[in-house]
Amino acid sequence: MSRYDPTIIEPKWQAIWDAAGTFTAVRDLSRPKYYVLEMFPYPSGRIHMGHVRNYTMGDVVARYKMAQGFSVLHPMGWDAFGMPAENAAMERGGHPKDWTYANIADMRAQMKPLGLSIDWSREFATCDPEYYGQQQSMFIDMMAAGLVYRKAAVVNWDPVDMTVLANEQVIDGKGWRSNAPVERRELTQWFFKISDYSAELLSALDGLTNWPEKVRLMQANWIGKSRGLQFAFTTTGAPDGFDRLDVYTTRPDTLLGASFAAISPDHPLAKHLERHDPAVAAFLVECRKGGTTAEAMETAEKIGMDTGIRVLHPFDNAVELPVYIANFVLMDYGTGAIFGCPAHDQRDFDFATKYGLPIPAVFVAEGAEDAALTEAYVPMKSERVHFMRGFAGAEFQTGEAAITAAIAHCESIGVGRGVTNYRLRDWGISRQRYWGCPIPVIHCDTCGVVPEAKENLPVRLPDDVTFDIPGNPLDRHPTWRNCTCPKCGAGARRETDTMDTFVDSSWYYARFTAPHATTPTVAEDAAYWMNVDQYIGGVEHAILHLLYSRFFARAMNKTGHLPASAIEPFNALFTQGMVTHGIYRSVTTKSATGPNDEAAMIITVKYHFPEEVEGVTDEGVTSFDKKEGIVGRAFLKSEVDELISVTPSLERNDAYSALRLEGTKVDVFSSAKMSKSKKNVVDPDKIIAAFGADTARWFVMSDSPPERDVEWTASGAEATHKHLSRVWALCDRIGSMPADHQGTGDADLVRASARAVHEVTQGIEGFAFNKAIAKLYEFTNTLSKANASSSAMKQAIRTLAQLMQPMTPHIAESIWAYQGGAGLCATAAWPVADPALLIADTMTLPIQINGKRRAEISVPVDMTVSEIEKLALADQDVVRFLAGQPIKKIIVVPGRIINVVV
RNA sequence: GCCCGCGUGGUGAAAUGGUAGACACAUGAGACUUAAAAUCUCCCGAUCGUAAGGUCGUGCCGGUUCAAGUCCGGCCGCGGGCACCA
Repeated sequence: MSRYDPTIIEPKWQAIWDAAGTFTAVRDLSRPKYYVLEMFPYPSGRIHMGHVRNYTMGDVVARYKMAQGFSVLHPMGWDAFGMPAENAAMERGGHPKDWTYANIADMRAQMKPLGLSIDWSREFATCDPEYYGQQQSMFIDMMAAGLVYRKAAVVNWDPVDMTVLANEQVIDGKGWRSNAPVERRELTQWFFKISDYSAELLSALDGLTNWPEKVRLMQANWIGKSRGLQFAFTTTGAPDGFDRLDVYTTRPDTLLGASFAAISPDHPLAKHLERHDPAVAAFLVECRKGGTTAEAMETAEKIGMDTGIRVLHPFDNAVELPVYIANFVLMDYGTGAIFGCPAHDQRDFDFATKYGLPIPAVFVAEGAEDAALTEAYVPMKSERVHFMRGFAGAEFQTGEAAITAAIAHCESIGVGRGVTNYRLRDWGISRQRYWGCPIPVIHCDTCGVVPEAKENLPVRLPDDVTFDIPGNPLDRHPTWRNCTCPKCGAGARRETDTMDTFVDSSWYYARFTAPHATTPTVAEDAAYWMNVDQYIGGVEHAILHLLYSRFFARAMNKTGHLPASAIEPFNALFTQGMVTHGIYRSVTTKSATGPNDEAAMIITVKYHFPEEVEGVTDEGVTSFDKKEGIVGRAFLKSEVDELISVTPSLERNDAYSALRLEGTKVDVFSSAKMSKSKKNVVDPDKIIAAFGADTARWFVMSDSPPERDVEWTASGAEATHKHLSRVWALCDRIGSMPADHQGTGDADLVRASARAVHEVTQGIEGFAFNKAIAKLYEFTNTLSKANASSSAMKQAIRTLAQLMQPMTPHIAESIWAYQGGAGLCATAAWPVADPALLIADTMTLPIQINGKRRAEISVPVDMTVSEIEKLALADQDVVRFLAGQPIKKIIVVPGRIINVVV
């Protein structure tokens, strides 16, 4: 064997796997299947360390399962629609399609050197017409199943770019590109009826026991189940048809504290009044100002307007409450109308204070009940007041019992009924953009909205579009919109909205089971491969993508595209942490008016590339060598007095004082997610070129638990590479041993191997890759110090190669082949530890006296408790510490510890 | 405001209630070398002690237990998610 050179062995083994079709997934009914999936990437053009970590994790699982005899599906694809492609087209010309496919080619070329066990024959991009055509077909099926509808919805509208903006694209109430104030506009949009599944999506979370608790909780909160009372107020002075006003409340126990009612500006009653009352119309204009973003809502002032309409308190018709239109009442939650109880709700309190409304208290301190009620509350018939009295005090504070009783009471006197509401709203999927899946419907003057005929699918995006003017190119395309109505054959217009890209990613996992089929899925393939056994990705998708996918799987089941067993598509979910890296940051302050004018001080924060940073010591200035520049590390603070930024052109031998004048002081400022703006990105390409894929893979899996962030450090990467070189050298040494070499440590080595097999297996099974790697270090150290026969050493290092294979497949194959392993290491059966070898003959037991460790004894594993006790009490150190004190108690935990209590 | 998670050496971290700090990084000392790099060896929580060994130590305060990083209660700090949701 020569020197460890990943640039030679890595391409070699990748070519061999490729040629052998090692990772091609086959539907093999004689074997159990295992489907590993990592969240597919957006083709931005470059892979980053986060991708490396994500795909390596999946690869470890896939390779491990393959060695265990499973028929493994481990595919890769591209989440390829979306705005960045259109933005690129707008900024530098060109076509989104060309940009996207070029990026895919670049990223695939970057991913292949990682040696992932991916079945590339199943690769697809969501922008392939073969993919989005199937999506359109399912959309039509979903329309037929009543899961799709159109309605008017309020959106962020950018009047300059003439497009709808996502909330994230609205910054300080302005469009992120145009900088124009965003308007709230009501547009007719397409929706998926995800709310039909609110109850089921919530209750089924309980069954997802292999999902992180955190993700299940986040989804549960997002779905937002609440139990309350819905009832109708009787109105007075309201227009015809509005003699009742439905409200929903989760606090029926505070109903006695009602002080006003309020309706949403979008409530039918408000809209009715708007048409007849100019004052109301003016007020509604006021309400509609500002965006729909969270920030805009939070900062918006709570405003209301008295409509003059009154409602009667359901417990006492003598009490009249004013009806306000209030901008904080949402039309799409509950009934779009509320009652306000200022005494027990902060927002209602603020509102009541602002508009001078009474603040009657329902609950008062023990003993002060009568006084408080008569003083603060609008007069009410006493027997009705009485029903809540029983809940005053501690029992009441818990809420649950009081709410249940209040609902029961209200139902018994005919005031409304108990109702369950969900926060989850229907999924608006319309996007006024080009680079997305066209919504396959046609607008016909006679037939209305008609789905496109399936034989005309896919509805392809036209290629001849330009992005030189704002707006949706589909909308202004000269011919694309024109079509014939599939129903009556008359001239008609195509829908120009495209689907939210989250739709594309809501079913790709199912498509991987039959990626080239002419139907969305194929029953036998879906039945065999679904569900995804292990899904791996970032926690940032905890809600939207994972919730949409759960909905979509149900919709696909309803429309016959997935079996009922696949309505929860991901059996197990793992959310991995980010790869972070140190940041070099400088902070300068200067004042425009004078050095001491703090008010006018301007603070400038700048980030620096590692290669722009120099270390200053007494000796002068030190710099990176080339390798350090590549791997992204500069200096530890301890090595130098301070760090300064310099222009790269500055000579490194320049005088210390000169540099000091020109450079800005830089701090190594913690560690953050790699990003261009923080100038702390480490490029996987360069790491692979410098150290090899195995080093990159091993490093991102070691040290930190996979669910936590891991900091990329050059020293860590170098150390990993050194370790792999040591393993290589060890292999070389063992390989060159004489065949008849003998040693005394064979039995110990066999035990150590068994223990390594057991512990590494446990580590991988439990997603504790950092621990598995720690055990591999231990085993390597044991092996390199072992004094054993040549055959035992060879056997042990083959085992080491197998255990390393999921993490570092290339070096593992080389070792395996060199040491006479049969076939490929990747497909060799995973080693099994003989349980008998995991138990040692003797063990060391610590002895505690009153809980403090004072001695230890070595005993045979099968020694009885009474014998151990005797031995322990006879121990010299124990005798010394006891100093003749009487023993109160002695506790022997077999195999663990002895504790003597005096 | 509501919900959740996490606090262990200089650093990343281990530890079914049972020897706290496995494994690794960094630092330090040494070997080899004319020298450097590479490689190898040793030390590496704090403190007292020449040593043997002692004492303290898992954010803080208390509790349960023969035994607490781990379980319970209360604080403090950090991080994440949701938020006009009636």
